[in-house]
Amino acid sequence: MRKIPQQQRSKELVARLVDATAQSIREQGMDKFTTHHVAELAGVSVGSLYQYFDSREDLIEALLDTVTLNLREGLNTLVLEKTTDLRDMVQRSVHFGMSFLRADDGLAVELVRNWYRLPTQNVVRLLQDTLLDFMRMYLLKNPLSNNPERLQIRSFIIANAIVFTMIRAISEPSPFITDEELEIELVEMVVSYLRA
Amino acid sequence: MRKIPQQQRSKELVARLVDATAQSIREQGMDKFTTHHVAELAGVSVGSLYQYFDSREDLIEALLDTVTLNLREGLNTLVLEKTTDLRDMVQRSVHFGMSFLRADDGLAVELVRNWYRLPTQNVVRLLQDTLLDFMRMYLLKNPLSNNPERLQIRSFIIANAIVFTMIRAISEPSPFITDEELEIELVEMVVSYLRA
DNA sequence: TATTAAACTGAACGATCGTTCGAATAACAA
DNA sequence: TTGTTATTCGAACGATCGTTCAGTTTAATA
Repeated sequence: MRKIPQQQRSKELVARLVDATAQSIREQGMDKFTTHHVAELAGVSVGSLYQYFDSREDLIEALLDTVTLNLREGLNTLVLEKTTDLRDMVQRSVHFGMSFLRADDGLAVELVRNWYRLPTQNVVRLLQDTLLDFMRMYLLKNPLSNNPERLQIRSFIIANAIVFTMIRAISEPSPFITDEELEIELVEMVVSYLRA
Repeated sequence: MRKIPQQQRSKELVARLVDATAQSIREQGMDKFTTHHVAELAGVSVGSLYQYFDSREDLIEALLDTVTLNLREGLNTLVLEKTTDLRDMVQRSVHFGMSFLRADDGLAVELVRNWYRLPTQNVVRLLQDTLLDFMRMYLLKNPLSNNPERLQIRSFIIANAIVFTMIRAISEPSPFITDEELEIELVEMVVSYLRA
């Protein structure tokens, strides 16, 4: 961010610009996301945009920060719902993931689709760390036959398998799976994997 | 393809252009892939390119056709190696997938990363159909407790979980998993899922 | 060899888009 | 009110890139 907004109106403008960024990406996709379009959506000129954001990428980063915040909050409330049943825990997690992807008219879907060309490291790390904590916490109470060294690998696999399979299913033009079915199957896969 | 190459040199040119397309995408990624660059790599002018390809997208489609062909051949030889052991079958499939992604200096990786903005339907369908056949064939000999109706859903989940987890692992800047470890864990996940 | 068709060339066009900057306007302070 | 600072504006710049086309070169044909 190039200049720090001081007056009330400019602070609101910054918020509006981030909102417009979300709206643009949501409705037109990352490829058609332009600074001109964002400025138009926010009802200001491009010049104003560049007063508070260094670049197009800077806008996206700001959006990702808010998304990360959302995700963190969601995960926190998820962690609070403690349970000792593995399947129950997995079920909640999977359902949370699906809800998160479905929220905001699929904004997150478009962001995940473009993971490899966005600064998504923070989001990914947050997700994996939470999952790792989840698994560690559970294993403390219910020692399975799992090799603790493999926890990191397994959380990586599970997180990516879940998220990207959901993304693919959601992106299907003529869906042959309902969200519920998908969730059930994903839970089945994860639970049987962890019990193996 | 706008004009059909008749002389030998123009046929070679078309082949060279597809090769150059692969090279460009491999080395610079989809985002920096330009017609000018492809023409330069092929050692011709942009004008010549447009004699045989209608558009930039047409080039990519041609490349995807060759990739699909490669994949089909690989899958065919894979299917030939018959086995009655589920784990063995899955292990071969997973290993084949990893090899395919690692081949050609990661060309397939870059293509899969961009699945949602490429005409990848053929490739995806081929992959899923093969996997579905695989599973049906196996279930004929070894009736599991699986619900046959769920075969399609499960093959979708397994295919996507495997491919995208591999892509994510390969794309990791500082890999914390070896290819072998990843394959082992993926096999574990799939096998336990199918036996559940 | 002369004629015709195929292949190739590359400068140029037009559209898009990120970014800049000097001028205009609004808020604030003295 | 007057000077100062913050904010906004939007035309314009420059770079990129897909695509075209009139002209040239090369190969096939008669």
